Amino acid sequence: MGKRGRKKGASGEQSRALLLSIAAEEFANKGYYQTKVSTIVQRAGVTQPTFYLYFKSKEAIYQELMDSFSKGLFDLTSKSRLEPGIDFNSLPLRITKGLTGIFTFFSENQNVTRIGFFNSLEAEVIKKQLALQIRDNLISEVKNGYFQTDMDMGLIAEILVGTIERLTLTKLFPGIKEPEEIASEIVHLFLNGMLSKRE
Amino acid sequence: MGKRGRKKGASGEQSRALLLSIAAEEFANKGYYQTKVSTIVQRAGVTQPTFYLYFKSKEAIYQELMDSFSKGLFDLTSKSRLEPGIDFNSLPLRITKGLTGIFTFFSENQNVTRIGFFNSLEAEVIKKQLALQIRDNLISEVKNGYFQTDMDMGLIAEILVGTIERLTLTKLFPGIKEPEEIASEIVHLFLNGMLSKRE
Amino acid sequence: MGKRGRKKGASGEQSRALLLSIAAEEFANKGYYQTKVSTIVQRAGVTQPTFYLYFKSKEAIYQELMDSFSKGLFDLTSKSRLEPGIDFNSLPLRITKGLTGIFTFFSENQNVTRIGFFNSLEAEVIKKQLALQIRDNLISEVKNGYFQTDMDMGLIAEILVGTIERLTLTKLFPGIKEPEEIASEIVHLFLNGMLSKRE
Amino acid sequence: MGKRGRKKGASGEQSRALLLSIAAEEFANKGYYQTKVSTIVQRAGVTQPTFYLYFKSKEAIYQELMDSFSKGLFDLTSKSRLEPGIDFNSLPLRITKGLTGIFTFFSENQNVTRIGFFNSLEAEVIKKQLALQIRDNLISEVKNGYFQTDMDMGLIAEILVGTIERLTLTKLFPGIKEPEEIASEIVHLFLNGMLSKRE
DNA sequence: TATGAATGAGTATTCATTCAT
DNA sequence: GATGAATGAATACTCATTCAT
Repeated sequence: MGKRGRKKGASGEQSRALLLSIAAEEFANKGYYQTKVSTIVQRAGVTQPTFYLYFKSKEAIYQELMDSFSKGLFDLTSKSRLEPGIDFNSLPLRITKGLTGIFTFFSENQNVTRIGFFNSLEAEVIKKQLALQIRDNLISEVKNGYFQTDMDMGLIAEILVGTIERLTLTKLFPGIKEPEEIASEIVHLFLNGMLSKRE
Repeated sequence: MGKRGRKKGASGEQSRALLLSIAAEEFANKGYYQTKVSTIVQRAGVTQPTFYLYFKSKEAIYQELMDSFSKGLFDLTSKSRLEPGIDFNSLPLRITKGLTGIFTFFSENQNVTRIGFFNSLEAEVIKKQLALQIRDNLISEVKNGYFQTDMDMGLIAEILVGTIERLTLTKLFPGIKEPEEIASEIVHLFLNGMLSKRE
Repeated sequence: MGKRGRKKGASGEQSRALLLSIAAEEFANKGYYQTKVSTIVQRAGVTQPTFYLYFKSKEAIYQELMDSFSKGLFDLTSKSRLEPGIDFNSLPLRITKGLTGIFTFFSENQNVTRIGFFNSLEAEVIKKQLALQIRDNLISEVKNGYFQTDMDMGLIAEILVGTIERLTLTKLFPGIKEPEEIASEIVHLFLNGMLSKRE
Repeated sequence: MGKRGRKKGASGEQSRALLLSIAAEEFANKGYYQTKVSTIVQRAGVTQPTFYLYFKSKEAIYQELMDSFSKGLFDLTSKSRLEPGIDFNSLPLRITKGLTGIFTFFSENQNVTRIGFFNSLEAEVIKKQLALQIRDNLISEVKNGYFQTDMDMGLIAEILVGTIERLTLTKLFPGIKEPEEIASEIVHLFLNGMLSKRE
């Protein structure tokens, strides 16, 4: 399948993918400015010009990783919209599933999530979008009468984003809790609140 | 003969404070690596050696800003510990006050908060500390019977930190909401949950 | 297509060697602190980054030159140890040869000798080593009965080092005397002394 | 005697002398380029402008120290010229005394000797002068018939300078030998040579 | 597809020196 | 006689990027 005599048997695509994956790791661990092209190529076993064969610049490869995260997240949230007219009791489960999807995606794409959701300046934009999407979902639930009507759904959406952000970093990435676990605890808290129920 | 308007002979403390404040702004807006010593001194109207007269290095001035934030936050949270034995109905108010304190501090120290709570690597450490302190508070409330006992207070503490983080950035800093407002909405949500009350 | 005259793509080894040789000259003439990397690269017709392509730092290239001198001198003195059991009359000639070797080496490596034997702090260490080696040689001659036994051979070794040092600088480097000449005059003086022989 | 209210009771001359002495120490230990004006004044307990009150520049204070050494050595060697017509047997003693004078001077002025005889570029000039003076002495001895006539007295003078240099550094300064001791060993060696006397 | 060799442009830091008081 | 405050001028070193092959 491959051609004879290629160094390390790498097809172009392979080199490209390798660089991309190493870059993701570096960017995720060290951030944009601390990541050096020289380190990436060294780890990939190629030379600097090779890097520029596949990527226009350091910024370009960073963008590519960002976009990949951004697109993945968008695809995910697009299809997780709560469908109306479903009965009240299944609501928690449906929300839990949506959140679980997000956490699973983050968990399976740690490096790229670190870059796109935590380290980059553009992370702000992405979080903003996510918050908007969540807010829209919430509002439609309100219309269906699930939630209290006197709450600022934009605010709650932001709170959810902050929640996702923080728990991803402190519980999910370190492997302390599983996606489903985190999701259901969030849902429980947000739906019922913390107060002990008294007669 | 007065103290005003001198260039030469300006009180050293003044120059130092000026540099510190400009640096805070630069670091807050551009992050550590994009902030240039040359820019700071230019904006302060002094030369580079003057910078090194007051700060050992770029990193040192950054640390000083970080420490100032860190100390401010610590002082604040130290004294806001909920006191036991207070009646149930005042609980929301007391929590609200604690949160308001934090948001007010953040609001009055935007630049330094951006640095110490959002941009720096050490931000993680600070958030971790904050989460711990919140968790301790929550646990003592649990003992007093205020809250449900089946919840993971470490997790809720992290959620609160994420909440604070996110709302600071999206509601407080842009001036969309006031500290008290944000605090009370958070408390309302976390205590009661979102579900519409049905008999 | 040949190797000559290329600017771009010149063999890296060539660039490296050129920098090394120019650096030797600069260090020898101006000392460590007065030697500027910028001057070295300028004279070599390359840019500063090229310098750092081949040498880790200014200090590193200096060390390399030092080591090269140090090693050369060590190799030389290692094999010039006087062999025992040779007859008395050939002693002067053998010593002369040893000294001639040193002077020849110094003469053929002026710059690097200036650095390693005269200008650097490490020069002291190297001279110390040389003195020790000379002392050992002298002591074995004493055992063979060649020399007077009431002399402090450590002291004489140091005197010889001082002698070598001074004559290298004042007679050898300026081209006033040849290695052999200097060596034999030293031997004559040290063996016989200055007093006119009187019956 | 002094005026009231002077800081640390230092008269100008005292400050000057203090700076001079500390500078001597610094220059002697670290060399010209590694010695910082800021360190000197710090150790002297004064500010940088004070330094410039007494010395035109860093180079000027260095020169002053050099000159002091230079003059001291010159005064010494001026009067130590061997007088003619003295009997043959006292020659060794007279030479020994001359050398002892030099070593004593060096020993009593270590810092300034390090500067003027070892570290500075001008050291070469001074050594050259010393060698000339020694050569003149030797030549007049030759005329008196003390020494062998077939020797290059310029060369021997340089050898003596090298000897003085080396023994000062390795035996005198570390306190291993006393001035007289060193001097007499030198004289013994140079007058009689090393060969064991055989019938 | 890949590389050996080189560079443009920047960037923190240092140090001797000097006003104005 | 002395200082608080400031600076002009350098200098080593780094990094993304690009030819020519």
